[in-house]
Amino acid sequence: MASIKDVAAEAGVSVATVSRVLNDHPSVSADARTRVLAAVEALGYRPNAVARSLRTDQTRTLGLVISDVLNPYFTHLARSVEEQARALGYSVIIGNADERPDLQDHHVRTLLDRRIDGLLVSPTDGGSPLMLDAARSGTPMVFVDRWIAGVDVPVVRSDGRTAVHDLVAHLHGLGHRRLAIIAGPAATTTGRERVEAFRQALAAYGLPLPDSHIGQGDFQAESGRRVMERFLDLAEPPEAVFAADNLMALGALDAVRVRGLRVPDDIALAAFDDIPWFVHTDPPITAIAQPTGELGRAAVRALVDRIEGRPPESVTLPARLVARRSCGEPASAEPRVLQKPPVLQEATASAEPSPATNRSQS
Amino acid sequence: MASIKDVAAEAGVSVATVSRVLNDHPSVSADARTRVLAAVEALGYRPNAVARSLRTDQTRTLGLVISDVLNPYFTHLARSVEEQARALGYSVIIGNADERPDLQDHHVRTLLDRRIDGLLVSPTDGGSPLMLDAARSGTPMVFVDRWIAGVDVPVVRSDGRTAVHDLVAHLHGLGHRRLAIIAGPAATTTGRERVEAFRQALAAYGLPLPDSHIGQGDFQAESGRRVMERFLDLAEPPEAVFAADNLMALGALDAVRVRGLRVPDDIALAAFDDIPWFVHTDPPITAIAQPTGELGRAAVRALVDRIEGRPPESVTLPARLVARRSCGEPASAEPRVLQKPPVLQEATASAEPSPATNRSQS
DNA sequence: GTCAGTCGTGTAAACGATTCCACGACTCAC
DNA sequence: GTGAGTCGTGGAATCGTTTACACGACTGAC
Repeated sequence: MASIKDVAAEAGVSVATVSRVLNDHPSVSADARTRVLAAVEALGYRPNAVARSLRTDQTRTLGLVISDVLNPYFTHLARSVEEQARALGYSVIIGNADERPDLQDHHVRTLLDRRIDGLLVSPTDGGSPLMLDAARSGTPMVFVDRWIAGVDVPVVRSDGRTAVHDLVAHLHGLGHRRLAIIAGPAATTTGRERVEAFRQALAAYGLPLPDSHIGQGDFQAESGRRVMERFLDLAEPPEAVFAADNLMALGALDAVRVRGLRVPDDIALAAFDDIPWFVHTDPPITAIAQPTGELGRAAVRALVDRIEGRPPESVTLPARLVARRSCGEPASAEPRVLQKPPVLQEATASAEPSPATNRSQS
Repeated sequence: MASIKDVAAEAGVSVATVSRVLNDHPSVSADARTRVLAAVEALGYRPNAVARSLRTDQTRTLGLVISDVLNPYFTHLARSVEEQARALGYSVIIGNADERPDLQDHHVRTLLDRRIDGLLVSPTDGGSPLMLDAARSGTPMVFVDRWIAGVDVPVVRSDGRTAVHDLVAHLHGLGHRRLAIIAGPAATTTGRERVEAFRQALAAYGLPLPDSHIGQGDFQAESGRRVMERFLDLAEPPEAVFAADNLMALGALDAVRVRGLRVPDDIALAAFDDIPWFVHTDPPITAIAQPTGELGRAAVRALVDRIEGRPPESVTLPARLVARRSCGEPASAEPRVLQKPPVLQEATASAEPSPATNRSQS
């Protein structure tokens, strides 16, 4: 593969001049510039990013470590991150932790070894020594969706409290009193927060949340199935179940179906994180929708601000309830979305709140 | 960040010795080794992968350019690719082409600039000059799922012909005679092949496939919706529609629903590519399932073989029909999968054909 | 005609690793 | 005791860039 030396020889100039042309440095004559460009063309030369990175100490690359690629929420997030990064001239390397702290560490280590310019993380746990070290030692870093307390890292996330309250109001309005939750891992902020928000909302209606109605899941489908089975085995099973993410909701739906029961007739179901498929499940599933695309874009903006020396901004955006039929309402049609079902709007992010609003600084 | 020089100074040896310890080269004394290891520990030293790559001319990184990350099929593929690559000591950088040739080229170029060791591609089109150049100039490359004719690059894919034949038999058995297809882009092999297989299978039953019953889609949901609308507007709409991928099936389902019609009562629907959500849609969707995980793993094995100087092997694995209720059968339960619904099995790939079988060399 | 300033260019030193080669200190066979 | 071989080590070149610095050729003011 042709190097800058070959180009220099072909153009009859020094490598310094070639480099200057490539980085369009002003002080190079028009003549030299055209000769270099011709040589570049002739040889099909492409600069070696590895060498360039070594010299300049920057890779123009962002690392993104997410908890689970198979979760459509994170896939969507990853896509918007890549899009925004590309717009700002950065590449993204994705590491999939699969909700496993050891895998998460593996990816963080690999990304750090590659000297990425900054790291976007949605932590799977409370923070390994490695991650804490990275944060404290000044690696540009931003948490997205989930975060770790006690480190000085901006957080871009959505606040589901209001939406969870709306959900409980919705369930209460439909006559459900015995409510249960399939929780995420307590080591994650989203795992804890969603339970907490649910508990507070229930309290506002004078409803209890006994321990038997808090099932411990791990954000994966299999755990949703397991917890739902336990709920159904109870002497007095819950009337409505709230799954803290979409995969556990899917598992829960499996469990209900295997028993030959029906949603919402036998048991109501709702989920955190709305995804296009929820419109088409049997029945369509009531969910809390995050402004996923905007979350990804805001996270990249914050990280790039940090990398380029501007003060990064923490961002919190609101989530909203999308009521469908899985909790029992004789729904007329798809709510809120009048023109087209969400599936197609998700792709263009037009259904999301406007970027300019709902910011809060921290 | 500490460099190898700092470690050498700390340990009181030369950088050469440090390097030897790091790459566990045999000729280094036990004493020197422990001193170096202690210094590495003390300084929290991690080798700079950028510098290492420049020197050794290898990055131990694979590029994966896929057509659309939002498509669960490709997400699953990407995950299995990363898993297998990690097992073989490689990292993976994913580029999402979003079915856009220009974006695909962008990613190929970026990956090449980074001097990845090899490229896994599921081409969005018939092959841009850039991609053809890369293939011909000897970049280790393997096509997965889709391929480009006329270049000497191994292909790892699945053959859906038998499954498509089974599908047509299934539809015919249910009494459907007017069949239609929502095709993928003719520029892709999968786009063409699926139409071709469908046409041949119809011919075997003496059924016609008029042009009005071939809708041109682009593998995205919106196109599925559009084509389905056209089908429904026909004087004599088809009785059954086969979507060439899962996203177009989703769009088609939208279109049917918006008209207030029902699947399968008013129109039957089947899709290429099975995904966990199809079990829970209303109705559950009949689909052709590829051995996605094994495809990803085989592709990585082939690419790494090529990179490390062994002769790479093209692989073709069979796809299979998974009949559900969307074509009209009064299905008793989930077919073939008796213990658990596919959603949980997908994650562990246990439902896939064994890796050892069904190979074909090319 | 001299001198200061500009402009375009080239030389060479980094960046952080790997690896070839040379060399000194041994061991061991004769 | 000498010579050959082994072993551990360090010096230095190298990978492909960027960039500080020096320098020669101009220009233009005095």
